[in-house]
Amino acid sequence: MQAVTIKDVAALAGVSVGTASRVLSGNPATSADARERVAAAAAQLDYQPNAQAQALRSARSQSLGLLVPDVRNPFFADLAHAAEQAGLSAGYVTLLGNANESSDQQDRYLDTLISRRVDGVIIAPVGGDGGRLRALLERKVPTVLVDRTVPGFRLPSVTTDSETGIRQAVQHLAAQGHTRIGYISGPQATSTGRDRFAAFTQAVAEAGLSQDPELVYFGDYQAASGSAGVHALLELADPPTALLAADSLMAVGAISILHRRGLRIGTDVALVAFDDIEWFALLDPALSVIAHSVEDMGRIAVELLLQVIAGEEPASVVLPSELIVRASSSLPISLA
Amino acid sequence: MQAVTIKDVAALAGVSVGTASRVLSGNPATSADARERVAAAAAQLDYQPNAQAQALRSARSQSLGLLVPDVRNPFFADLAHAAEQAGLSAGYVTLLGNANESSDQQDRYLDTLISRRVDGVIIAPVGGDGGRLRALLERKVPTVLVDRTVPGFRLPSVTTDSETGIRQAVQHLAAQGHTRIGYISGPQATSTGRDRFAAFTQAVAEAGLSQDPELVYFGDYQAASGSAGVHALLELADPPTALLAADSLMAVGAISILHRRGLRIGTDVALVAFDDIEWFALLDPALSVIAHSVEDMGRIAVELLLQVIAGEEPASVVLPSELIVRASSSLPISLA
DNA sequence: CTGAAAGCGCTTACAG
DNA sequence: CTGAAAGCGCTTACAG
Repeated sequence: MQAVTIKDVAALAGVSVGTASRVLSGNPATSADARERVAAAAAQLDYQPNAQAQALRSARSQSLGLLVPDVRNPFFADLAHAAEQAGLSAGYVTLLGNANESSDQQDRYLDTLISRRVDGVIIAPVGGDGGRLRALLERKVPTVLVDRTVPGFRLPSVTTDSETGIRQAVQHLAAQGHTRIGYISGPQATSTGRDRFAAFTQAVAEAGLSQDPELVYFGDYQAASGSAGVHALLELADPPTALLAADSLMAVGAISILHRRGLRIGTDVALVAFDDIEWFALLDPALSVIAHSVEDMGRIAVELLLQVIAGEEPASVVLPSELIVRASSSLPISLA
Repeated sequence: MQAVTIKDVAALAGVSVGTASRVLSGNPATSADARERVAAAAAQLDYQPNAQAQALRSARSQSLGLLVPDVRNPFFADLAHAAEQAGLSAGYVTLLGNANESSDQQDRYLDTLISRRVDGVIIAPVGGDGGRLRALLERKVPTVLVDRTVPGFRLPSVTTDSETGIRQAVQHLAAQGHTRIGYISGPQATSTGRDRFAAFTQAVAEAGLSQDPELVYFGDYQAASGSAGVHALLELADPPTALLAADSLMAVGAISILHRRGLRIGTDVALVAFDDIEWFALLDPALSVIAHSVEDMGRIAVELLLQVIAGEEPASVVLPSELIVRASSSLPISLA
């Protein structure tokens, strides 16, 4: 409407629209004179190109979609931050979508991203089947999975090798004398839920600890399920002396209920959480964690996506995880 | 290119592109027969309209821009979540921009939002002058300020009445016997930094407590400055016995350094933080906070923005704040 | 109720 | 190096 268009810039500079476009896009086939006058006109009018028109014409939107299960989860907030910064420095704007832990909302966002014609999508998928993920692939939209994978979708991914950290945690707890470790698992509909559960099962077996299936509670990566898990595990006839929570939100729920029950973490019960959140080090006692680098994950996901956009077929990346021992798990059980 | 367009849908349905468009947009001037055939064709082809073409033609992008200082700050992550959900239910997609506490990056994002022709912008501004905010207004882009205002910009806003909560906190601390309260302030370049500082100054005077200017440390709302603030305040010849931090991240920095110095929060020194973060209740001792509703803030900001988009001139909204006393500040100083 | 046509703001071969 | 023109995928008066 009253917005400044390239036509206004061209008119003020006294050149054709085509020439104005060439100057503005840095096309070398321009004269010094044209460059100067167009630049001056654009500056004078404070011209901002219509990104929609550019995208429609050039079939490139210079935007990426990032779909996370929950932005309020600090892990995904950090992931969003890392990916957004990496995208920005490559000239891409990031459209952040929040599935809000709902497959339906994820599917709606996927359709939105298709409609917006984003140049690529990074997704930490919610739900067991891919849902509308398939529509993305049918349209050959460059896509990279992050944190989680989905069976049946052969896509580049950036994930964490949860196994190493979990084995370290189990061995560490065994060394403190714990024989019954309660495990608050992620949902088995997610790859991380399955992988971490399998790693826990195997580590417990290797360490010769109790494989009592009652020691496993299946949560949903939300705080409330961490509370419920602690509740259930402590009600067992033979309750665990140590707890391992498969993500930070469930650990938060666990801590909350342990406090309410008057149990001292690190003394009455040991606790280790997957995900290294800044705040965990501030708790009293400080929380032992299985750390993995969310900054690397976000940055590398963007790198892989840019490679896919460039027509390459990058290999998936698996990042390491590592136990960080703090006071919540460092007391031998005999002293507890 | 190989994407399905409305032309394909029209061809398959055996109608003109115009009729297909009318059916797809719910225009009542269509026959039952046309509606049926176009709907079937669209479903069969899994047609997703090109949002760029729609926006270019209709001058409405059905997208909102949300610019926050830092997504990793839980307050703004929650704000983003609330605004995004509210926008979504009104049919808008939210483009989340992260200024990363930099005016320059904020300005770049503002230009991007202009280029993308978002239908409106919600911004928690970084920096003292508006920067490119003025460009937004010159283009008459509907804009709402959230959390913070900027002098000289008459825009609808949703902010917190920090004064009530801060006065409650100061009175509460005075009632426990504290006479020297250390204040870790937000930057004076932000409206919240100024408002909260002014509220603190006044409350301290009203309560008859020490107005020693050395008791105020000016931070930048980041964790590191909270640490630095505690450090500076405790090095005073006559150090404070209670601390009030003007946001959650500075409180986190404060807690970290208090732990490192071996000081017991709530016993050796009282601590109250502005912003009610879920985690604060889990600390041991639980942290007293000045709470305000970030959900309301995000939701109302979207409501106001939709009103501005509709051509109305909504009044600004000021939300309440309130002290929540927990263990970190509940011990009388005589017992400490 | 429907089709043909113009046009949103750009970019990009095509001549010259 | 430059201009004129076509066209990206839609929507919307305009006739009929």
